[in-house]
Amino acid sequence: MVMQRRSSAITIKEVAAAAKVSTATVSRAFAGMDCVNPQLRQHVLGVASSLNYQPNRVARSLRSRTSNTIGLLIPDIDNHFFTGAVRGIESVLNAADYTMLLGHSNDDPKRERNYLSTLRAEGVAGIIFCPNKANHNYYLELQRDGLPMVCIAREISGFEVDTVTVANKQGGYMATKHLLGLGHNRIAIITGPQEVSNARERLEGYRQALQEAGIPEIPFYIQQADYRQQQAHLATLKLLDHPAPPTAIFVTNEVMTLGTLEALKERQVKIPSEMALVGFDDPAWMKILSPGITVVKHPSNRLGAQAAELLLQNLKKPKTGFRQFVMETELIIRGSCGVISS
Amino acid sequence: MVMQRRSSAITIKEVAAAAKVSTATVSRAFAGMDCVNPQLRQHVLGVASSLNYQPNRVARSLRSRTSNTIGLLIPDIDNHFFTGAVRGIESVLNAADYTMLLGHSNDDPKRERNYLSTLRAEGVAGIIFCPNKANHNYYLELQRDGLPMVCIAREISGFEVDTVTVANKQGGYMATKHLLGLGHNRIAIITGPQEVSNARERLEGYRQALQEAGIPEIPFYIQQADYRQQQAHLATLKLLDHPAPPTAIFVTNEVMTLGTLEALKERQVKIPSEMALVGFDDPAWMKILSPGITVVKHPSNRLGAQAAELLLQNLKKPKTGFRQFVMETELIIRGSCGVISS
DNA sequence: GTGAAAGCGCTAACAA
DNA sequence: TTGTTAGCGCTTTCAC
Repeated sequence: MVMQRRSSAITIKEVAAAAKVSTATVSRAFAGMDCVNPQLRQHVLGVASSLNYQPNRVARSLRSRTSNTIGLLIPDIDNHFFTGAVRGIESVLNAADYTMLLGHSNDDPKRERNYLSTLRAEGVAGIIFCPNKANHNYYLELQRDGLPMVCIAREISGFEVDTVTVANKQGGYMATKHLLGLGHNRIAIITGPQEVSNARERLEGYRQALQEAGIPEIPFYIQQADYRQQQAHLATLKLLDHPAPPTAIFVTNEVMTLGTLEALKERQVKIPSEMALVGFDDPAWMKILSPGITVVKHPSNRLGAQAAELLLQNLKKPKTGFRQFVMETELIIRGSCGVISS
Repeated sequence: MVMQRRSSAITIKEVAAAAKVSTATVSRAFAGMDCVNPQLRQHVLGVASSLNYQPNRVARSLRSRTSNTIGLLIPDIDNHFFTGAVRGIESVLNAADYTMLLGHSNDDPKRERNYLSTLRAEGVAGIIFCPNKANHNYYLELQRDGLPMVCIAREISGFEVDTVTVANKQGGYMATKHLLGLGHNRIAIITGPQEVSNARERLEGYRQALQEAGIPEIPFYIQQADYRQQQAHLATLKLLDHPAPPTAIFVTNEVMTLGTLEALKERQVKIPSEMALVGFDDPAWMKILSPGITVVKHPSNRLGAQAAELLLQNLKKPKTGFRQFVMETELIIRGSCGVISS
């Protein structure tokens, strides 16, 4: 394979020569070390900028065994929640002069592992990712190696790491409580995969609300799905076909809400008169439907920013213990449950 | 700033020692060079894998002046079109053992330039991006430096580079023609920023369709916007407030369609009876509205894949001239123009 | 406060 | 076919 070779950029050597100092001094000037004479520093920086010099990050990374790149791994780039998190992460990282290396795994453990190993080989300073139970052991290995990491959105038991999640249980609770408050007592839920912590927690919230209201759980109303559109579509159809269909459905993520809406439309079920609906997550399209969809909103941006900040802190000082942040959720009431006709 | 130092991973030296060969042989075995004895290669690879060796990409990149990372810069990560392209790019890149470094610029030239310069300092093998007129000179500089690149979605005049775009004019033409065919003759368009080629082309398609139909252009019906939600919202309101409002609106991207729908909902304008609508780009939510939105669909996935393939080719052989690919668009007819009641 | 020199892990001449 | 050796551009001891 013939590789193209780029015309070489300006190096530290040339800057040193032009400024009549050693490369060490140039390096120090750029690192902002205070052991270098302020005047000299100005001079060096001036020469460097006039030469259009930009330190080679690859060389720096090799020598110093650190880099300004962090790895980011998300399960789904088409999920508003994750792109929101990416934005939050990126804004913090950018401000700190870090770059991110982004991959998405489609929640496929093999792909994820692959990516993780590549990221490590790339010498990233740390990683932010959404853990998958199947790779638990690999995470531990990376952790033992001292790779700084922060997990977002999910947690897996037995893996002690800095984590930023969402108040999922609270969200599930609020959604269900809201429906109960409107008089619904046949409330179904379409859950995510139960090996994922946030899916379990959202379900827990639902259960707690029902229990507090003294409403017995109907197993059939708890439809297990996988956070994807198609299974939610199917689950909705099943619910509709039941002899005693629910009067309300709580769909536990954005993409599945699409599937449920699709099924409802297909069967011409009116919202909210024939079916009330609460979603989870709040992409822009939720409010332009008629009626707008009532949702549990979680601050993906802030979650991402928080995760990035945690990671940056981890890069600076050796870790002691691990921290867990939980972002609050919020119920955005629109017309899909019959309160407001919008 | 105290940087954390990772416990060093296995290096080529240790593999060489364990396999009782030189580092060069290990390197060659990994590079798949056929000058190495097949048996020896097997042996080396075996030892390496038993040691859990993974070549350090940073060192490789520094030494060989090439890398397996490519940079990707998009204007908006919340735009379905770009995330689709990212997926397409990533799948091709992954298969070729490349990683991508993703940034998004918010279409801010300064941020874009910043990113570009970081990517270069990171030693990426090439870049895929969506060019912005304001950075024209910088692109030329990068090109002169020999950095392989491919542009997607837009083109800027005077910048000769491999490009993959969409048949925007055709799309605009089809959309307008479709509306004309249904008897509409007061058709408005909400355009993107005219300094962006695809926005100009979509408008051209609209114009051509009107012209062919012998319908004179009404300047007020051509609302200039910026591809963002808010301006589309405003533009829609303006159109509605006009003494002779249009009977149909062609909104030229996904995000603006959201803005238009929002405005229409706010004013309680019925689709399609009081206003017909055609959008551009086809995220999942377009079809779950009632009625579903008729759109011009463009294959963002394939566009991305094509771009990635072009780039990979550029990495292999020195370039001669430049190539331009144009992906076909397709009209997806739903109920928003009054043909099908869905 | 500054410079000289070693070396990060790898690849690529050049030798053998 | 394989090994030896130099060096990619930078940071970082260790001298001065």
